Amino acid sequence: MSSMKPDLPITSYIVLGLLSFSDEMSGYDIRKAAENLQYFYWSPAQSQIYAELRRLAAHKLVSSRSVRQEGKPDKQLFHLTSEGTAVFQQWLTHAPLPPIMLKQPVLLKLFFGHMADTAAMAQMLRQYIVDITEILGQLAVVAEYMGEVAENEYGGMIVEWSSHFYTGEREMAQKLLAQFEAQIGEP
Amino acid sequence: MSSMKPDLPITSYIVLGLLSFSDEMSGYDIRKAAENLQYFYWSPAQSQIYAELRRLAAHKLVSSRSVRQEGKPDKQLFHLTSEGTAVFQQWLTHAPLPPIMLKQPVLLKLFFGHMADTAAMAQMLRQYIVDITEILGQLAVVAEYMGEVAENEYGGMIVEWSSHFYTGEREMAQKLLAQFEAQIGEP
DNA sequence: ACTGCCATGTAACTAGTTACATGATTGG
DNA sequence: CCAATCATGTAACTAGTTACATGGCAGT
Repeated sequence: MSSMKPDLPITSYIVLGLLSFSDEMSGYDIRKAAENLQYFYWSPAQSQIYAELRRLAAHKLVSSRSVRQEGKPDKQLFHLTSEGTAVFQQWLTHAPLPPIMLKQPVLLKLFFGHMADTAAMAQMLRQYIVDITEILGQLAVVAEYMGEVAENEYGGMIVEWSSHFYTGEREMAQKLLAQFEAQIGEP
Repeated sequence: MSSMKPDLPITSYIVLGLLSFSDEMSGYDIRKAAENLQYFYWSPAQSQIYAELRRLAAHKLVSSRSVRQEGKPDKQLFHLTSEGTAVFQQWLTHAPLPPIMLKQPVLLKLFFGHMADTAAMAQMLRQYIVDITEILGQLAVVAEYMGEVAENEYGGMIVEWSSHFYTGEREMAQKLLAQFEAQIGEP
């Protein structure tokens, strides 16, 4: 009845969404959970999550209770209100899909490649291959986490899709690197 | 001798880099050129480019001259100073590679898929396939532009790499959609 | 002894956005 | 006549960052 639509940034929905996995979480818990998103969407800074939580509380989309603890600092546990759930589902199923966004620094630098020599570009590609390999390793760990959370129906698919992406990145880098190395070899 | 390192955001380097393709460009020109970056890195807003240009001028990395025009508003043409060129090349070849970043809204929503029904997720995938197909079409146009700029040695590779990425996205979406449709078909 | 985890929060900052304004010209 | 293009710029805003602070506990 009341409640004009708040029109929140995506980060808000991320927090609401993470809260939907269990009915009570601290800001700290949310932050940890958010780290898994970094491979296909990004992970907000800790301070941002607390700010988001304050905003959501102001909009009554989450509520909280304080828990005193011995030894550890007090914690505030948040949970979704029914309005929060409704707003989240509305976004999930009806909000227009924002455009995909990629920030691929290797392609950016390659775009300006006429200002550098091939050796430098080759070196960059080698570094990139190492970085991507590292990420692929981390993704395997995320896959395990996804398995643990029974709630997450699509976890497997998401990790598979992401892995496909990073594998593709590595392949393209390797292919281009081979070309560069051939070029350097015989000048 | 003077000049401590300015430590600029990437957007500054984008502007410097675009300026390296021809020796004089207006803010407007830069903006147009920057649009081609959106497929693999992002394209800053117009106001941001003018702000960037002011900053770079303050650092003496670009200089400008005013040109009066009849009928059209006056323009300011910018060009790289030798210091600007040096700073840019330094960044290009020696700056640490920032991590790749992906904001894939479909995967984000899928992650929270337990809060929606399969039909809604399927609909989202259909929309995504349409969007990606549109982008793939635009990329073909970019390919032509890349061909025109003789300076751009790696243009072909970049478009190929990007196309590979978007094609992969579409394939994954189609694959998952098929799964969903099979599920909906027999409940 | 030290590191890292738990747990929260603030302060200072910057990068970036949207929306608006101007105004003549060209093309359909 | 309308829309788009050229060309610049400002104002108001927001989302987001880094860095710091606190402090006890557990494990190596």
